[in-house]
Amino acid sequence: MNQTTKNYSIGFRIWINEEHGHFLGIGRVKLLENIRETGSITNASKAMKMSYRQAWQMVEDMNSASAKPLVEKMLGGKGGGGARVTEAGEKAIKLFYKLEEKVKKFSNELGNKIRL
Amino acid sequence: MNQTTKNYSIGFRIWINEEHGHFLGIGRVKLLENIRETGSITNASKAMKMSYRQAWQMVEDMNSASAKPLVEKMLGGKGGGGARVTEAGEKAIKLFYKLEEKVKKFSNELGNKIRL
DNA sequence: AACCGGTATGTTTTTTGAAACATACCTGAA
DNA sequence: TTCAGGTATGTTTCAAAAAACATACCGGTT
Repeated sequence: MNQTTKNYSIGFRIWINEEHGHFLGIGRVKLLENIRETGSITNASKAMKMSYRQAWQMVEDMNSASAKPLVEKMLGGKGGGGARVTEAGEKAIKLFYKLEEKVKKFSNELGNKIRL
Repeated sequence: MNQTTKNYSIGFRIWINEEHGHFLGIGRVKLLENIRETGSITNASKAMKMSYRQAWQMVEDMNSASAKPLVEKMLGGKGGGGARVTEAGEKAIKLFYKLEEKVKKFSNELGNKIRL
C-alpha cells in the first residue's frame, strides 16, 4: 500500500436545530456540563473562558429554544442562588454526544477513502 | 403519529484536513468556482462579497496545503494576467461536494429520529 | 434588618478581524 | 516603450464582537 500523496481526513461540526433555528451545539453543551459541575452560571462561566454575561445569554437562548428548559435558575436565598441542569438538559447533552459520535464514525470512514 | 414536541434537525459543516491542518471547506470551494467562472482572483472576489486580499490569501493557503496547486496564476501579459482552476482543483471541488452530500444524507436520517 | 453571593441588565472599553486604501510589479500586445 | 489589467503586498481605518465595568435585584440565613 504505497502512499503517493498526502493523507486526508474529514473535519466536521454538528448542531441541533429546532423549528426556529439553532438549538444546541458543542458550546452550549460544554456550558451545560460546567453548570452541572459548579452549580451556578457564575462559576461555570469562570471555569470556561467566558464572561458571565455571555454564559447567561446562552442559557437564556437555549432555554427559550427548547420545549422544556435545560437549565433551572434559582434567585436569591441560601448562597445567593444558582443554577442546575434539568432532566431535559441531561437528555439533550447525551443526545448531542451520541449524534456527534455517529457522525464522527461515518465521516472517518469517508475520510479514509479520500485519494487526491 | 402524534407530534407532542418540536421538530428537530441536524445542521453540519464539513471540511477536508490534510496532515498539517485545514485544507478545503465550503468557502474555498465557492472561491474556486468563482475563479473558474471569472478567470481571475480579482473578478472572483468581486463576484463574492470578499476583498481581493482575502481571496488571494485563500488561494495561497489552499495551494500550499495541497500536493498539487488547485489554482494556477498568470502574471502580466494579455489582460494583465489571471487565474484558472487546475485539474486538481476541479477534482477537489467534486470530491468536496460528494462528501458533503453523503454526510447530509446521513445526518438527515439521524435528525429524523430525534425525539426530545 | 443586614449580609451574602448569585442572577439580571445597562453602559463603556478593548480587541481583533475585516475592509479599505495605496502602490509596486509583471508581461503580452499595440 | 507605453498601456492595460491582474497579481502581490504593506499600511491604515473601521466596525462588530467580546470583554470589562457598574449596579440593581432577589431571598434564605443569621
